[in-house]
Amino acid sequence: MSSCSTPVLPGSFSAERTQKMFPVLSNEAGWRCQGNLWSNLTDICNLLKIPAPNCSHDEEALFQHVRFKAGQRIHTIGQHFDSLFIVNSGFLKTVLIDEYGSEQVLSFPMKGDLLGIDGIHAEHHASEAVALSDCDIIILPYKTFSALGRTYAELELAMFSVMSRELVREQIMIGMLSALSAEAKVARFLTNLAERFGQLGYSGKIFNLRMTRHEIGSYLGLTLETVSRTLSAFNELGFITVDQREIGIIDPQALKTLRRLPPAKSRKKMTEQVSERVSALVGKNLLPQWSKDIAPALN
Amino acid sequence: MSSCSTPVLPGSFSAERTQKMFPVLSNEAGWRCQGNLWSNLTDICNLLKIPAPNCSHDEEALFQHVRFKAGQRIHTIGQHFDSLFIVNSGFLKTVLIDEYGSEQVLSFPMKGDLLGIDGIHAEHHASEAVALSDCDIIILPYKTFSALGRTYAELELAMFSVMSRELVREQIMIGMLSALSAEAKVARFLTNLAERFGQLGYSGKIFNLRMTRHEIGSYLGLTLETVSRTLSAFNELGFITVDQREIGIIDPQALKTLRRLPPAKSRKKMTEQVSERVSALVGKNLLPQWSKDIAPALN
DNA sequence: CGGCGACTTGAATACTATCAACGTCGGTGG
DNA sequence: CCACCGACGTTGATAGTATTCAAGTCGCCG
Repeated sequence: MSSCSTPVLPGSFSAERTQKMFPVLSNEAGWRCQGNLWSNLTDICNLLKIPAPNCSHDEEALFQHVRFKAGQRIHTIGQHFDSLFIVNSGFLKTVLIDEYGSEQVLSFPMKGDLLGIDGIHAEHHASEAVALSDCDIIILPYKTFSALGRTYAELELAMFSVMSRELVREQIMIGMLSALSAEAKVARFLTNLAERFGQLGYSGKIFNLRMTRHEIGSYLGLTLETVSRTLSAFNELGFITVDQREIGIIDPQALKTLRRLPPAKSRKKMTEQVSERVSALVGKNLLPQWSKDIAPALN
Repeated sequence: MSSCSTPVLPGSFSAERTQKMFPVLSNEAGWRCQGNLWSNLTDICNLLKIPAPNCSHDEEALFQHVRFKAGQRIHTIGQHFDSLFIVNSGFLKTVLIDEYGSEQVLSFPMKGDLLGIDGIHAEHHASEAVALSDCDIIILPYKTFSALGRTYAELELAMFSVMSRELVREQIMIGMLSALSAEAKVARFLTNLAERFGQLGYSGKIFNLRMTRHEIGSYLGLTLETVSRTLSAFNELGFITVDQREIGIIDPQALKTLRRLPPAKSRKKMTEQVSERVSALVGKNLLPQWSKDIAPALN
């Protein structure tokens, strides 16, 4: 059958969970709270990397943590919007479901990322957030949070700033989707991921992909086969190592400088002083013939 | 379910107010000051279609109008961020410039749209807004506006709501870019445009494109030739009429239901009971062979 | 072990980009 | 006035990239 159908969740209780989430009032009741972790406003501002308002009454605003197992949904499409979510640990994906039921991956949030902004407008979530690993999520009731925004001016500004940053991120995503070749998309994806891992204190050189090739492809507007082929090509070129989901970044510069087709006639003047790495790649139809002219990183 | 339209405030005077916004000169809500037109907070909320806080001190917050001629830039990339902008009349495009200087069109704002949100985060604009026609733009100094948000809670919430809506719009754009065929992209583009024109009181059946084929292509992730070919194909199919930039929508339903490739094996079972319109299109390689199976609008 | 999902790789096809030629429209200057 | 030009648009031929279809491998779990 078509592999585009929605993935089957491994969680045995996910079905009942989904049902429970649609009723408006069920949120907190539906989530199991293993471990009674709470965060105050300062913790949250640190997580989001925004300046914390110095208020002496941290105790007045406490926000609950909830744990999710891999495969569980933090929120689903159409669910009534009550709260924003901050990722304290773990890895997730957010997806849109089109009219035929196939997934469109929008982002891969991790620690410090804010989820659920899309629900503010219509008071219903427009996308769905799924845990790719076990996750610890902080619940930010929207009413509470916007009230705090009115109390602390910096917080309101910071919230605008975070939303603005998300907007810019998506704009860049749009530019990338419509202007880059498959190789460039995958290269940028790896570069971004490495950078984010690095910022979180993990290794930016060796890391595990938490998502399938299919999810990467959906995110980048490619098929899983194209993603797989491109990773293999980068591997043979010596840019990266690939062992299932473990990626090793060997030549970050090559990944960063790999770009898309120039508009015009660079292909006439292909010189013979071509690095073997490029030749090999071109031979496999994995890069266009004139790549040699625009891949300075390959020398 | 969720109503897509934002709630319109039932102000008793809203009808005449809306009318007065079309003429350049205005009487009650337009304030002449330094030879320019000014608007108060209520005007702005009406333009943005958000509930206006009822404050008796409208005079305290006045926002200046500025006129731009076609081709002028409202803001440029890298420019320091001071203000948001609201389109009072006219048509614009917002673009990103990539590292090689080529444009990526992000949106085509028109009356009632908010510009400049992308500048909040880094305090510099990430994109550039260009007038496609003569425009009347309202300047919203960010400091003033966010201060007002703290005074009027509804305004703060409305601002979050508008930003959330923009985010959702861009998410849907991402889904469209990476999942739809060229024909479906163009069809949706026309449908959306028709809908927006209709909401503004213009005809949704006949309208003028304010942008070039190149700009449409950039917006949709296509080349100008593909856009042109697709418009010609829709024309021959009887979906639309095309006369340079004047588009007439003849079969809105056909445009709405035209979609992308189904994942699986629909092409084996192509029946012979095919409408001639589809056959003609397939013959020109303008629609995939199996279109007949998924284009119910063609009967 | 068997089965399933994820992944890889190959071959053929289909879609869109590219290149090129031509047509149209509006403005400008000889 | 007309010739010319440049920007925009259309259409055709060709090429190239990414998808689709099709095996086959690997690792994991019941």
